[in-house]
Formats: sequence, structure tokens, C-alpha cells
Amino acid sequence: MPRTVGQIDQAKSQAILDAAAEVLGTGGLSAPMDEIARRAGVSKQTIYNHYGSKAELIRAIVDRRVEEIAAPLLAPGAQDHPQEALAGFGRVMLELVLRPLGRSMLKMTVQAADDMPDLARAFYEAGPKTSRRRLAEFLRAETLAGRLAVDDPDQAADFFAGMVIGVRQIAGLLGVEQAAEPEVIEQVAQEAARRFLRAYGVD
Amino acid sequence: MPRTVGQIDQAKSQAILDAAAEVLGTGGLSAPMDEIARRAGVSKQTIYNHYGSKAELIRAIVDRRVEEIAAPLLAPGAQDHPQEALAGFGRVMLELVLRPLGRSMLKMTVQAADDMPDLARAFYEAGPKTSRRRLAEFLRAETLAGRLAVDDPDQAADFFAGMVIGVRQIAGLLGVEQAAEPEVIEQVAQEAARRFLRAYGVD
DNA sequence: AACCGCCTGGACTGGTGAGTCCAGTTTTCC
DNA sequence: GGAAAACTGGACTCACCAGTCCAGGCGGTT
Repeated sequence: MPRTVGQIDQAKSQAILDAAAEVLGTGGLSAPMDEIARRAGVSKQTIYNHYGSKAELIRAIVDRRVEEIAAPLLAPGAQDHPQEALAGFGRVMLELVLRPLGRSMLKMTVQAADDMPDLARAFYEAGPKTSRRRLAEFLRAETLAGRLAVDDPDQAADFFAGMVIGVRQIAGLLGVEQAAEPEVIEQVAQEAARRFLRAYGVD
Repeated sequence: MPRTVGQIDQAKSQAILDAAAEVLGTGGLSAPMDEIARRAGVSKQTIYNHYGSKAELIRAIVDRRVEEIAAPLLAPGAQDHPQEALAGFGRVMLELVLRPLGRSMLKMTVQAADDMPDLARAFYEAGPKTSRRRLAEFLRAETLAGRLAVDDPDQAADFFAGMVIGVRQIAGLLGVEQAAEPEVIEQVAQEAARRFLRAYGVD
């Protein structure tokens, strides 16, 4: 049995968050608390002990995942050949968007945007905005190094991100799935990087 | 769809649709029927006389607008210089996405996707899918004419559409607005077209 | 004029779900 | 071992909302 800190059971906190993310992500934000409780193997009261309300539970889900979502975007090494670095960015973005986790996270946030605009904004800042910023920084650095000729790094970052995830994002939101085989991801990321380099190359 | 063609008031039908699109688009799909009735200057019973249920009302909204949404994409003349034709596509797409109508339509459909997957699919086919197809056809034609060198027109169309509307789409869904001045639209469309031509030019 | 059907407004039903309460049980801490 | 705190499960309250019902008003048709 797990160690507990206060008297509150941390393992249950995680189980609740996992169950809630799963249930709310697939069934929509209107999914009932009872189902979350059932899925988490926990009584409804316990959920309210840990998080005070449904809104705060949702907040907790997003807060927990938001940094872990943008984190992989630090990884791609900026010192390789630009083609590989760019493709790396693209691959990570695509995986983020196609993975059930990222998908349901976005869906939840969109659905919550009406009632909790602050949450939507926080998600936007931590997710899309941050990733664009990192990409823009990379483009700026590469331009300074003379390997690219990007005049407006922010716009160029938007362009590249849009190329890679554009369609799939909205297809995912609408529940119009197409499978996400790794080789497709790789092909799209590589091709987007290649075309982008042609569009913004120094030549 | 039961068209009880008695003395039913067509003007009221429109007023209801307009009010419903407004209310459901801004307040979310959970906005109450009473508010729609109030906004339309009509009794709730009348709404149920015209459309049988909330679900069918939503369906009617989407059905009415869906073709009128993709329609402008026919316009851009394919015979001009590719740069202008492409920029035209981009401009139309951007306006579609930024206009409150298109925005609320997308938001509604995303929110409804859980409960009415067929509606989401229909919207996807008529909207994003159709526009990509037309763009892809254009690219194919231009390639045949020797003015472009596009090997995979479908993917290229996705890329271009993503460049133009990518970020704004999700920003809009999250309610993180930035104003849409016409000159910004124009600049983005032109720049995207320019870069795309560099990426896919014949040279 | 008399009829018919759409309209209004407001009251009403039924279902669902958030959040609470409670009595009894388990777990942790000292 | 015993107290305190957390957990369970199930019943319960309360609010909200889709959809129905009804009594009366209004406009067109014959």
C-alpha cells in the first residue's frame, strides 16, 4: 500500500485525475462525476475531498499536463542540420496533437472555453504559444548563423506549425479520425521541413 | 425535417435560425432554448413547431450555412498568375475562419461532435475537406500547366491551408482573439502565397 | 360571422447531474 | 490499542433545462 503524506491519499489523487482526463476527454465535459468516480474506483465524496468542484478538477487536469505537454519541444537539438532540427520539431508537434492525451486535452479546453476563459488562455499560452515561441527562437538563431533567411520568425513559425498540424488538429476535434502510423508522421514532418527550407533557404 | 406546410411563417423560421446561431455560437451549445426564443422574439412553442427538437435546430443551422460557407472558394480565378490565385484562396480561407459566422459554426460543430458525429462529419466534408480538395485541384492544374512543381497536391494543399489558418483557428476556438484587420489578412495571404511558391516553384 | 390553425406566455413534467449528508468502515498516526 | 481523519456507498437536495400542455389572442379563408 502506498505512502500517504497528509492523511490524503496521493495515489488516489492521481487515479482520479487519470480517470477524469479519460472520461471527460472522450465523453465530453458534460460527463457525470459519478462515472469518473466509478472509473477511478473511488467514491464521489473522495473526489470532492481532493478537488473542491468539477471546475477545479478540470483545472487540475489541464495544469498537470500543460507543462508536460510542451516539454518535449525543448529536446530537438538546434545544432544539427536545419532539416533534421525542423523535422524534429514537426515530429514532436504531430505526436502531441495525435496522441489521445493531447487530443482530449485540446478538446476539453475548447469545450471549457466558454465558461472558463482563463483556463483556455492558460492552455493557449502554455501549449501552442510556447511551442511557436521556441520554434521562432530556433529560426532566429539559424538565421543569425546564416543557415536560414527568415525575415519574420514569428510568422514563419506559425506557418511551419500550421503546415504540420493544421488539418489534423481540426479533424481530430471533429472526431474525424485517420490513423496515425509513425511512418506517416515521419513523412509529413520530413516533407514539411524540406519544403520550409526551400521557402526560407538562404540560397 | 417534417415540413408541416400549413401556414407556417417563413420569416420566423429565419429569425429563429439567426437567433439560435447567435446564441449557441457565443454561449455554447448548452445555452437554453428560452434564450433563443427570447432573442428571436418568438415563443418557445413556435421553435418546436418549426424544428422538432434542439438537435434538429442545430442541424438546421449547420445545414443552412455549410454550403454558403464553402461557396466563396469557387471564386478565385485559376488563370491569373499563381501568386494572385493562391493569395486569393488564402484570403478567402482567412476571412471564413475569422468571421464570427465561420467561427461560431466551427465551435458549435466541435462541441456537438461527441453527441452528433454525423453532423461533425458532414461539416468536415462540406467545409475543410471541400476547400482542400478545390485547392488541390488548382495545384494539380497549375502543375500540369508547368507553372508549379507539386508532386503531392493533397499534402501541399494541407500545407498551404495550414500555413494560412493554422494558428488563428485554434486561437479562435479557445477564445483568444486578436483583431482581424483587413491589411493583416492581406499580408498573411500574400506572404503565405509567396513562400509557398518558393517551396513548390518549378525553378 | 364562424372556423381553423399558428401564435403567445406561462405553468408544468421529467430527467439529469452537481454537490451534500450521513452512518458505518478502513487506514494512518501516536 | 485507540483517536483522528479519510474513505465508502447510497440517499438526498437543488438547480437547470428540454420538451409538453393549455388557455387565450390573432389572422386568414369560405
